[in-house]
Amino acid sequence: MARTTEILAGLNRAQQEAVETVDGPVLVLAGPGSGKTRVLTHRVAYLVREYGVPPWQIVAVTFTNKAAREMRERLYHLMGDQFRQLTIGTFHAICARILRREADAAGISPRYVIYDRTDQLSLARRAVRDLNLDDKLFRPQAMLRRISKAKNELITPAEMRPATYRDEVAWRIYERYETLLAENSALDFDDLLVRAVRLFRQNAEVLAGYRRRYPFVLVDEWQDTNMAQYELVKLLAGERANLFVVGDEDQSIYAFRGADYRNVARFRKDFPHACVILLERNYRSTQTILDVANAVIARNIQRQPKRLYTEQGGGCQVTAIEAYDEQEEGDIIISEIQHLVARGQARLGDCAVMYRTNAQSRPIEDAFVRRGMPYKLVGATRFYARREIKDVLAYLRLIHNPYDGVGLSRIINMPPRAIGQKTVGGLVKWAAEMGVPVYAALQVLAEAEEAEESEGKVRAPLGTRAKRALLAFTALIEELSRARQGLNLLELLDLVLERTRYATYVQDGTEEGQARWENILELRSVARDYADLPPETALTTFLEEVALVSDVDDLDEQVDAPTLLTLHAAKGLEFAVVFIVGLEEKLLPHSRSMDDPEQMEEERRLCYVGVTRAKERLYLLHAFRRTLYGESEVREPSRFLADIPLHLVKGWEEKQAARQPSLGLEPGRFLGRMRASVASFAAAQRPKPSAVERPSPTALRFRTGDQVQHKVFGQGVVIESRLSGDDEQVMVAFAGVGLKRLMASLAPMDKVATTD
DNA sequence: CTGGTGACAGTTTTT
DNA sequence: CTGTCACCAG
Repeated sequence: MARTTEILAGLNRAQQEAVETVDGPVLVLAGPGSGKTRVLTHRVAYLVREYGVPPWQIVAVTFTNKAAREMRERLYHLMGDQFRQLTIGTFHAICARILRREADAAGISPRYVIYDRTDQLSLARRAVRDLNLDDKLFRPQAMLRRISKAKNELITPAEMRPATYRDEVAWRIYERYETLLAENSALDFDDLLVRAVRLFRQNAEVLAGYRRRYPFVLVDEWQDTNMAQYELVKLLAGERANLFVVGDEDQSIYAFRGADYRNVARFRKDFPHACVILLERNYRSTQTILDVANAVIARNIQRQPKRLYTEQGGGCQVTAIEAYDEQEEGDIIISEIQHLVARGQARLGDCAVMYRTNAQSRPIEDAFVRRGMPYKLVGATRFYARREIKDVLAYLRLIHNPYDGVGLSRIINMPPRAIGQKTVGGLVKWAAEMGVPVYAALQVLAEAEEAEESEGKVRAPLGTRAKRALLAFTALIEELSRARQGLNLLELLDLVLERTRYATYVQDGTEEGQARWENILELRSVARDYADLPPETALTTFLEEVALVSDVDDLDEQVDAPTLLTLHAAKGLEFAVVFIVGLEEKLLPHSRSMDDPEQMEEERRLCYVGVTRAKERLYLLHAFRRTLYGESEVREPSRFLADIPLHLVKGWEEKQAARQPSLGLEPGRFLGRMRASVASFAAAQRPKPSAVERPSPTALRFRTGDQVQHKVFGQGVVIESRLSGDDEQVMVAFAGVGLKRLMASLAPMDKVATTD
């Protein structure tokens, strides 16, 4: 636990000021790598320690679970167990909790379920169909975007002012969508924010309660807030705002999701007396890298000028390379990484490859696999989006809230139990006629059956066989619901897996089935963490947390391999060595952003975010040719490259000498040089990842770096192998497939080549 | 219920 | 060139 002096020690002047300015609103404009998390956490510790603020009066809001977790960890180090009394969480998690507690006042069911994107989509699809509209003309996806946008801006269907026919239709779909949500006792992600705002606006008493409870409000990543979030914070902070927000306009890259970097400027307007603190000193990168970043971002007009600097000196020049095509782009990266590792200048895990679009990862992955280099891919299918996980969760959701119609239709015939589309259609229609949720209709059916007077009273449009199947399903759900009381979460989950026969259904003997089963086992291990809670709260909390988390914690930190990720995913991370690929017109900046100056500024910020991830070395790559949608095309270097002063880039001085104004990097020259180095490394180096990998028992069949051939997934590289029970669990990166965890004894997989 | 087919879109996606 | 999804045949 730190003393007060320690809390301030090691902070620079600006950081100290940010920590110590306790009264009134504070806006911290924190450049990348300027220690904003540090400021945030130290301020919390300072409030408690120096100011005697009870920890439970402090709420710190983040955007991601990861950021929240990080903050908690750091605060644990600063203030010990007291950190448990702090409220730290994402906007969505905090709102979800408030809504659960204030369900009555908010006018929602305390058992509401949270719909994710997939659930939302099926609901939107239903809304479109309910209105007898063509879902080709009014694509649910597009409708959903509009709905989400409206919600982010706190516009209800009643407030929509349709200007065109399309608007009008979208508005009616929005209305229907809202009704459907209510019928399912469900809230979507946006609702969590919107409903919390509405609650605060409409219920002065509740609002006053929360203001009293949380006199100290801190918000991270302020530039990423949307209108609903801004409003929520403003309401919570109140007039005598003790509000502390940290952000950076230049790192706002989520406008497409409703984030509005203008909220930074708006804050100054809404809180004219706010203390504004600028953090420009960077603790991450070399001055050269910062100069590149400054040069790129300086061209944005809509920003407060800011200039990053470091006191740690120049560092080496950045490298700009033109590859012939995307294949060579990948090869060049690998050669360079091998080169750096061989000279001891970096470890594999220090390197990252960043791209604008996910599609770009494919050729890069291919190159990695071809060259036998392991890698980690960020952003493959998210754990909780996997089919089997969604299915199992749908059962739990249904036990929790049987009116969740999306969950119901997901699993009513999963595993197959003879309830076909026709049956479901008839059931849904019948429920609609009675004006009750689908599950309520099932219950009616069951009761009538029991009373044995079904003929006269209940006239469901269903055949006997269909009815029998539905009754069996209803009995199953009822049984599970009853069983819930006496079981802890893990036992309940196991019962679901057994009674629904989902476990046997998934384990069909195929490799894919095995993988899916392993995912379910992973879910089991998550559920185990909730096993100690009382049955009622366990399920509620579990479902809520699981709905608000996109991925389980990855242990990836431990794997020493380069990371492949989008520029968006790179935000908040740092790497010693960064490769940004595809620096080409129409890719970065993206073609879809070319005709809108606002969006162009965002592309520039995206580039800026990428550049500022690098600590020591930065490589900027583009291809002379690129194959997109099956068509090979000659490409032009990105305009962002042209903004970089020549002296910062290796080899560009010559251009300066030649007074060459344009940036057209002649392919021949750079390519030639690079090709030579590719060849020499390939020859000189039998790559030896074993030097940096962690030791593994010799009894195991696979080792990190081994190339394998899998029957289904094709070629891959072993990233990690460890003992699991008496079997060997192997993590393999497959080209175009991503990471797979396999059991050595089961997987139809052979070693093709080994590392040494 | 599975598997095949054809149409279609393909930027980013913290929750 | 892919991956996805709706739809239909067996």
